[in-house]
Amino acid sequence: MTTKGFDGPAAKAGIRRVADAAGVSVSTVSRALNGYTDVHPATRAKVEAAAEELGYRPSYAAAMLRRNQTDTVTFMVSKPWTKFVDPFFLGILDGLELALSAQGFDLQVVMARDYDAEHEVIRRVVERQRSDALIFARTRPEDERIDWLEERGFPFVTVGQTNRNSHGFIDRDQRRVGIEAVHRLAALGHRRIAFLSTPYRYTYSVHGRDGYCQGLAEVGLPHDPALEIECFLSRRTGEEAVTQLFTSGANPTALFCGNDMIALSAMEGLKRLGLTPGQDVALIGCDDLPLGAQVRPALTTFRMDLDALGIRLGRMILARLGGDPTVTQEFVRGEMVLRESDSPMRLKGHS
Amino acid sequence: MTTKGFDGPAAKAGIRRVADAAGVSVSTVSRALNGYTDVHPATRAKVEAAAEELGYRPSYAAAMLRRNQTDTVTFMVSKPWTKFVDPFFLGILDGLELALSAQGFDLQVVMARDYDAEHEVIRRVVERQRSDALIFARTRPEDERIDWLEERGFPFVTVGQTNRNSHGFIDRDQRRVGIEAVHRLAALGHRRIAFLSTPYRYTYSVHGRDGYCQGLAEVGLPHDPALEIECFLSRRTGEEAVTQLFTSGANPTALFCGNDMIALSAMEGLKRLGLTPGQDVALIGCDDLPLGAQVRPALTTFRMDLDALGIRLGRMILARLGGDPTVTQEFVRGEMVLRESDSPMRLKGHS
DNA sequence: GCCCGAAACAAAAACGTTTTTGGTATTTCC
DNA sequence: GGAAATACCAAAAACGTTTTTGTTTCGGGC
Repeated sequence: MTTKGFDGPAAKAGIRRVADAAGVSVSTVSRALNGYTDVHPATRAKVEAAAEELGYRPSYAAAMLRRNQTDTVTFMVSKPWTKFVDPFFLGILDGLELALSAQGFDLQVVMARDYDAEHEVIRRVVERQRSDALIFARTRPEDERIDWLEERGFPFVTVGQTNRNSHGFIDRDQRRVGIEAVHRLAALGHRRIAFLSTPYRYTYSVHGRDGYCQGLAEVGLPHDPALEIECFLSRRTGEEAVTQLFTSGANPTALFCGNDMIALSAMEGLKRLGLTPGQDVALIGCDDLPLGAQVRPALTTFRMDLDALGIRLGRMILARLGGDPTVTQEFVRGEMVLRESDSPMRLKGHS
Repeated sequence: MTTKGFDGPAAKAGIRRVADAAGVSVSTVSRALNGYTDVHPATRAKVEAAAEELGYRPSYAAAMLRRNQTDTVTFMVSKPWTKFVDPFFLGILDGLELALSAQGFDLQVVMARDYDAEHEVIRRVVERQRSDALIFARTRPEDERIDWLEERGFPFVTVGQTNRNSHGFIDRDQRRVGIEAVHRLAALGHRRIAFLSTPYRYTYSVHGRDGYCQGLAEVGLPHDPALEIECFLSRRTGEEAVTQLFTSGANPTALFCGNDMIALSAMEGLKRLGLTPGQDVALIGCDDLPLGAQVRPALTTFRMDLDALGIRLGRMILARLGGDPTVTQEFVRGEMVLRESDSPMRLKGHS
């Protein structure tokens, strides 16, 4: 073994060899292959033939060094629960990869344990210039990562908003989700609608809460703080919330949960309290985990087209990299999928 | 904007600037920072101070070009079902990223629609030298991708085996899973145990089948081909299989399913036929989807520590890249998690 | 005092592209 | 017919490291 890295079988052909084979200069090969105009069609054909013949593939590293561009976009996946990746990211990844690879870009995935680690990883990626752009989610109202990136003008797009919103993003319209959920439950006769929120440190959570409050106001219900619980992302978070709600005497008849994980866990909690979810207490979740469709009662929830979200995300970042200076800010609407858990209010006094 | 790529704020410092600041030569900076021995401790300290001061980060591209190494490992995630990534890969990704980043390696993720596309993508990655090594799953007994990679000596590790097994891999012991599943069901009194397999084009499927057959033999049951169905990976695949089993008169009393997706879908099918899963028909799945724990009856299945698998995978590929020529072949054992769906044989004649 | 080896560093050659600059035919325009 | 523009291409400079090769200094053995 002569070098440390990987050497192909027959010392792969460089641009030099192609140039020799085609009988032109190195620069001409480069321009021919990169689609420049000032190269004679006949010459271009000759070059292409030679390149094909030799199985020439331009060295990624060399091009990267010279052009100062990596043709790579980095996607950061957050790990809210240890040892568990949110399916949310999966769906996005899929569409994203599709959009990027169509334009010859590669997708790099990085992960981090927590918020601080994320910041650290981002710093590494940017400073070592391993990537042209960055995409990340789980934004916060005051997000240091964004400050840091904007400060040095590094291209990025987020999934989710911040307070300033000075950057390009694509976000779910969580406010609308909150509004619709409340309207739905109110229409079914519920008057004590609890909100089991995802952590408020994330922007979308507070949007959800805004929607919840606005919905209550619109249907003429008071906002009872005792009905609002911030759930942190553990497996049993919904269970704990439900227990608290019913032992404190808040006694809701319906729950709007910030995500399906919370909702499913809340179902367990209800059962443990001797209540039948979808019977004694109505539930609406959010995110449409596959799990929710299987469970009894099947969970009414909001679905987002994550694949499309990923694709739009890819397009956005590519536009940004293409030099388009406009900061686009898009929203993806969650569509309510009605199943069984959102039941009408039962006509009797509370137990 | 002067260049096309990303330029830091104050034209980030190169090794040149560091050298000037430290009052030494460029090569000394390189050797000092890369931990070579022939540099005076005092000099090293000076260099490190200067580098720190200037916030120097070596250019990834330049190092890559010179060393002919990318410090990147590529993981290929397969998409067996369109628009749906197997959670199996998620778990692996997590551990893999951990192991790689600990050694300063980056993880690149690529995807492909189908087998042919995978081959194409692999070719691209290798030929453009964007990665030092490759990891992929869903191996087949005769796997062209492996032939291709071995032919050019490119480092790779697979999740799953082939017929030749000339390469390093890490695989689930699916044969044992099959054996244990059959033993369990037989011990519960079942004598007509069906096997709803994942597609046989994948090696692990045929191992599962081997285990199934061996298990049957060990408990003294005949192998009835009518009880064996190859399920392809669609959403309703288990449903169709179950329907076929019961309309053809094969009438099993227990189902061993190649994965949980099939098992869950089979549950639906049973219900549709008026049978109660876990009551009239016992079920055992494989993979421990989170869904399986929630559904009623809760699915008995096999769990693998995917996180650990990912970590071991990372270690393996790093050893390979470190020059260790031994091809390691490891197995990860699936541990049966007993829940509700594996019920005893009911003591009555078949309906 | 002289030679030799080791230690510490510097100079320069790579790595394989892209891009800039320049040069020579050929055409176009008056 | 001459100047200017155009079309095509080659030479060479850059990109920022790592690695190879050289050079200097110093100490020790004789």
